[in-house]
Amino acid sequence: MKKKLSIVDIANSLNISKTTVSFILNGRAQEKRISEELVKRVQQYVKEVGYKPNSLAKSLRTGKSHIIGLLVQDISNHFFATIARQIEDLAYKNGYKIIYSSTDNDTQKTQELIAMFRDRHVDGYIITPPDGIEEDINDLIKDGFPVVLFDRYLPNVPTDYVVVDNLFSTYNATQYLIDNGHKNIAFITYSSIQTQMIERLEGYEKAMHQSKLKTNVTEIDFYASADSIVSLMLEFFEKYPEVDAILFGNNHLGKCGLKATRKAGKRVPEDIALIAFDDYELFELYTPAVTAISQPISEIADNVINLLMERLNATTEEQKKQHITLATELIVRDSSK
Amino acid sequence: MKKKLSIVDIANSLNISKTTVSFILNGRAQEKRISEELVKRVQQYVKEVGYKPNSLAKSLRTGKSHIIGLLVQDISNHFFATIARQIEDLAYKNGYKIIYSSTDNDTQKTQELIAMFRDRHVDGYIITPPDGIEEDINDLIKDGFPVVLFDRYLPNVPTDYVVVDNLFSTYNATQYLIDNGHKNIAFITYSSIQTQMIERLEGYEKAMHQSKLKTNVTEIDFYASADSIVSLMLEFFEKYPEVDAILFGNNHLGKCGLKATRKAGKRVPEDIALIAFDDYELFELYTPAVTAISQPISEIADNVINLLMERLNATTEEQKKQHITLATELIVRDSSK
DNA sequence: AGTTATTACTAAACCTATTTAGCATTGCTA
DNA sequence: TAGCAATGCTAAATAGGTTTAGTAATAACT
Repeated sequence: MKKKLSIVDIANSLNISKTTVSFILNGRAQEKRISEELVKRVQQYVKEVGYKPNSLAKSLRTGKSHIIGLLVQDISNHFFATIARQIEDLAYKNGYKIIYSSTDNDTQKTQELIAMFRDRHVDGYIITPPDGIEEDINDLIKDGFPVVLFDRYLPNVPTDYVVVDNLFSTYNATQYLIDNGHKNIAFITYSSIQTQMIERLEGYEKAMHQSKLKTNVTEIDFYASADSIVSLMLEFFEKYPEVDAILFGNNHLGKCGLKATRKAGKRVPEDIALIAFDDYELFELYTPAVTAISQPISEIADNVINLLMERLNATTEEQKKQHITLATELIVRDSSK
Repeated sequence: MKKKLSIVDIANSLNISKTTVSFILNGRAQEKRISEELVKRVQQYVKEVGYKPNSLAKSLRTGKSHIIGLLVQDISNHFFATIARQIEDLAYKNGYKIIYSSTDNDTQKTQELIAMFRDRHVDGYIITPPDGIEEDINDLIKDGFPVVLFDRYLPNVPTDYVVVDNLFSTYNATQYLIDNGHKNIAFITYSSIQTQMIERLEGYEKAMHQSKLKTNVTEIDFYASADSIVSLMLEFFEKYPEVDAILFGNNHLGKCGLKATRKAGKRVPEDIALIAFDDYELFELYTPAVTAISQPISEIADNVINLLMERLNATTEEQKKQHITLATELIVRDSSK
């Protein structure tokens, strides 16, 4: 293993000071009045021997790591995995690396992860915040770290965020079901105080109220296993045989809903129409295909990274936080009666 | 923003040397004959003020980062996302963090990523290697870094690796189709020189040859888009109307195969039986459900991280590399005629 | 000619830890 | 009571960069 070159080695080889090398490599040659001839000589030599500054040492001194901490709810969930993937690509294009982790919507785990990220001196944070994390995020903001939230936001914490128009999305989807003659429309969601879930519920309720229809909401514990969710849904079918359409609060519930209808031997959409929040290959390929509310994944990732880059490149710490709300698309796949 | 405490602050507050503090915090108090009384006083104070050593400075000095570099082919692919998730959890339990990235099977991108990981002083590597990366991985090994490959391996590079028994898996799946009366069984795969793809092809061929059946192999370019793969498969159906069963080389091809059969109006499994490599919720929920070769995801992640931890904790640099081959499971879902 | 400005660099401090080498003090032996 | 070991701790070097505060040499100005 050949020893790695340090800036001192470079300086010694060229018989100049390491200060000079540092200035040149950091593009401060003009400002520091280093002669063009020397600049060229150094650049040439550095390239020749393939010297790369030790980024740890650099980070230690400058306090900047060029690393972004990404905390998603669950990287094995298709929605988050795809967004993480895009964020990763875009971050790399901007010269940043990503350290990521899954929060599991677990407050304590998230607190520990934030502590670890701080410890690792990440420059900025992208987070899908779980409940109860307000204080920790507030601390980050107070300490001057750029924080961008997505998928949901924290009403009392002044951050940038990127979300979709959840309320309109479920309102629109519910309205679509109503327009197609459905009357007993249920909404199955997680019992959650997170903004996205609350807004989705409100959209459903708004549409139902407008049409003077009775709402039917089932809230499922977030930590329930897929199997127990399916069981719950089977019980639901028994309890409410009159329900002729279900709107699901997210993709995982939609998936469980499909499993349940299949187990119950119900036909989709003849016996029961289904709409899932968040599109999914499964919904497209299912027979017959399932209508879904599709989130603009690329746009979300784009906006998140752009917001963060703006903050990271900003010289002044501007106060105005940006709140971006993107539209979803209702992808109609069955004719839903 | 309250200034972060450094070890000097701790030392000054207690009127002792930072050396002593360092020894105590690193559990070397006994060895260094620090009195128990002082050890307690320091530990108490550190806890009280919540001092955490700066890990950058620590890494700079020790050369250890407690970070693992994880390079998967594509984090948005379900198989890799799930494994990444598990590896992440297990690494955290062992006190390690993960930096991950997707290679896209792109050699140059992977080279750059490895360079970046080296730069960041990661302690060990977990990689699904693309073609042509042999030399870079060899360099890592030569320089003493632990490297664990999974999903595939590099025949001429002496690393630890964790793979599944690809050859037997496709042999067994093909045999299953033959036993169910299929005669015109096609294998649709990627044109790839990677070990896992080669072995899957061999397993198929072995079974076909044993039964004296004619093979029918289609190799698709890895970088083809999903849409063009579907088109190719539709052409395939036209060209080979006699084919009554298809084995797909991986989950993505299986997915595209489903789309194609649906577009072509073929019934599964009446008109054509399908088996996919790699199970998938989609295959389970599809109507009728699709038979699949299921990989033991948890076991793969477990073995990968255990291998790496062994290497990281090893005092001597043992030469014997470990090669772990895990069994897959054929999950029969249709009766396949 | 003496002062000031400009040019082209550099020595030393700094970031925050770990690690090596060593220094007082006390106790014990010869 | 000189010599040596053991005890309990620390100063200084080190990791590899960036940044501050200069310095020496020449040029320009009065």
